Amino acid sequence: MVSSTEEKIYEAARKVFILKGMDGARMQEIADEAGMNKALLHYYFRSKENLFKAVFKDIFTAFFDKVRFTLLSDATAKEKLIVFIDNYIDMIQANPYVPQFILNEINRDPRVLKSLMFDSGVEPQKILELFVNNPKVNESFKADPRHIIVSILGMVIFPFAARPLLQMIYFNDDQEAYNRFLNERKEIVKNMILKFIEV
Amino acid sequence: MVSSTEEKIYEAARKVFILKGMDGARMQEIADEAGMNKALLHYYFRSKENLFKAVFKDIFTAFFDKVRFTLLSDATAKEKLIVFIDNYIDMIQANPYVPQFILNEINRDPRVLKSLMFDSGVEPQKILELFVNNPKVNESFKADPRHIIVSILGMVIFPFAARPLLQMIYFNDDQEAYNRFLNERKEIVKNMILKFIEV
DNA sequence: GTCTATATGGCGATAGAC
DNA sequence: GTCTATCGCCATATAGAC
Repeated sequence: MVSSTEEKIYEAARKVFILKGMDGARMQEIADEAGMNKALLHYYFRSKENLFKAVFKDIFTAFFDKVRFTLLSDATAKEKLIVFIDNYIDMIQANPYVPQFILNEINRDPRVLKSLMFDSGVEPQKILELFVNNPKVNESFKADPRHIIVSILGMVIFPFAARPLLQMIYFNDDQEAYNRFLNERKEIVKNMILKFIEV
Repeated sequence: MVSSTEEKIYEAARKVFILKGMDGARMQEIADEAGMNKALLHYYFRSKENLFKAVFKDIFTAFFDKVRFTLLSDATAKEKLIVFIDNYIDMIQANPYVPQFILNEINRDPRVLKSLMFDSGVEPQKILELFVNNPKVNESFKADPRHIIVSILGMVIFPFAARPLLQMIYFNDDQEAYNRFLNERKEIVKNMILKFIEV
């Protein structure tokens, strides 16, 4: 696989930032991971903050679009939720550290979030309208549909974000057992949500 | 209110660490918050890491005990869950930044977690037994009861941990509206869980 | 473009006066 | 016990040779 120096830096930064966060990451560690000198990082990205923003923007946008895409399709509300839960868990299993990384950074510096929303042209009001005042959605849900989405996200993301703790106290630190537990969650979450929204 | 220098440091450290995390916090900022000089922090706690551990241990233990206490009572499984959800949301509303702080730190350095469990004398195996192989619990739940607990924790904690993002995209950054949303969650989560566990 | 060497600043930690 | 002054290190960032 051939990749430019800039791409190597970007990939290394992605790896390190996701694991250590903005505050915990070191430019030296990213340079080591990329197999080159520290100075090159500044040559291509000028500052640590720039590099971080480039990485965070892509990671955040990918996760965010996943949510948005599911909600924009013209499937029924129920179908949307099922597809969403399956896809989202698949995606997190492929990138298990990403949710905690995003949670950490949006709390560390919410300004980054605002500029991201602005740059990407996403209009919060539009997203809101996908739920509220949407007859197709409202007829399926008794509760404010935002509660449904937040419940799903919480049930799906939390077992990954709190893994070190949960694995230790509820699974005797057995990695394999915890992986099996994670695999079961698709069905659990789907059952829970469907049982709740069917009146 | 009178409080010793050591207590002032501890309280200031608690405030700053919860907001900035171990990596983001600065000893100078803690000193400012406590209204004294940086050197005093080292006089009383010797190092930043020591100070952090003192704070983290207490915060973690308080949250952890809350879970354990609810589970240890001899109420029925259903009663336990209801009390737990109410109490836990109350506690988080009083300390909204704590869950994200704990999540962040257990991922940053899981070793801290292990030494905490060791010091506190908590036996993970015992906690496990509160759920599995407990007839009183098993008769109430179809699913592995750990899925129930993880689902509750996720549904309760996530809206606080992801507040900056959720408030922006689903509530047009309206703080008051988001507070109302948080207040509604007790009933939502209880309904969801009860509907799921009643066969 | 890529490297070595170095500047610059900030942070944790300590020395020492009071 | 509490302060000021400062050490020593480490991290980001830059200068300059190749």
